[in-house]
Amino acid sequence: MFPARLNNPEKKYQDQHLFFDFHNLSAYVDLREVLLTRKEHALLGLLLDNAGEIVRREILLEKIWGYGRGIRTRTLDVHIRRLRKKLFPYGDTYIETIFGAGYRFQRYREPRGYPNYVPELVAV
Amino acid sequence: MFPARLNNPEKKYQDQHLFFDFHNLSAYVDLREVLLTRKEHALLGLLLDNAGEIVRREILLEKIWGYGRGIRTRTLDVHIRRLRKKLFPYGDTYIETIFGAGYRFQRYREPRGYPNYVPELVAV
DNA sequence: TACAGTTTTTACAATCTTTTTACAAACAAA
DNA sequence: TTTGTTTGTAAAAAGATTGTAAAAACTGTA
Repeated sequence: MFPARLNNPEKKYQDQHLFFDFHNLSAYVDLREVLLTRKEHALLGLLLDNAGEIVRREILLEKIWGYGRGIRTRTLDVHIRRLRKKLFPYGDTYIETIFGAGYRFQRYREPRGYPNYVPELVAV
Repeated sequence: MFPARLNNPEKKYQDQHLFFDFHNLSAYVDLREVLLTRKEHALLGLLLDNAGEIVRREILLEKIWGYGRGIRTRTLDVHIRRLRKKLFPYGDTYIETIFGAGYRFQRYREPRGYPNYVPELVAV
């Protein structure tokens, strides 16, 4: 009836290690809170909206920065780098580089040999 | 039956160091009484109503000042500053700045290693 | 009006975010 | 392996937002 984006203040992404709120700058990696800047939040949000799919550089630059083709900048790469850092230690597995195309967010997939691993809750 | 706010003259906030009465301009920080002005009281009350959550600047400016978007003012910042002062020495830990978004009130949490310590649950 | 307290504005400092720069590293094609 | 292209990275520069002191404007009351 409405596009989910416009009518869903509860929109969230969640998997094994990451929690992302599309309407708040705060996210969680495991149980650690991570505050994102606005650009970081927009970028991760767009990748998450297309989780599993390649999002081309041009698309990212256009939708988040309003840049048209032919603009030469490294700002996207720098933001990707900061995001990966904040998603430590999962940054590189979550955000894949597709050389010559763009980036792709991949939902967390359990490494082999650790089937069904779930973090234990332990007092510290 | 009624929204709590409208039918609850007893509504209060309390934690380790702060006592706040939603219907009275006087509050307590530890054993010291603190008199709040009406704007200060409204501002702290709104933050407390959303304790733990980010409240955006626009929301604060709209609900307390009736300002719409695009109004350029520093009055919110000045009020935050006075509140933090009155909440000394907890002002900065209670009232967090979320850069680019707004403010967030955080309930007091006992530092680790102190008496009265209650185990936190942490993933391992 | 004068006063005392409250609130807003002003002007600038401090801090945080974003973009650019300059170069290194990784990749693809031949 | 060489060459040209793309992406990664640290650091600096530029831009935007928030913090702050002080002054001005406002509010209610006597």
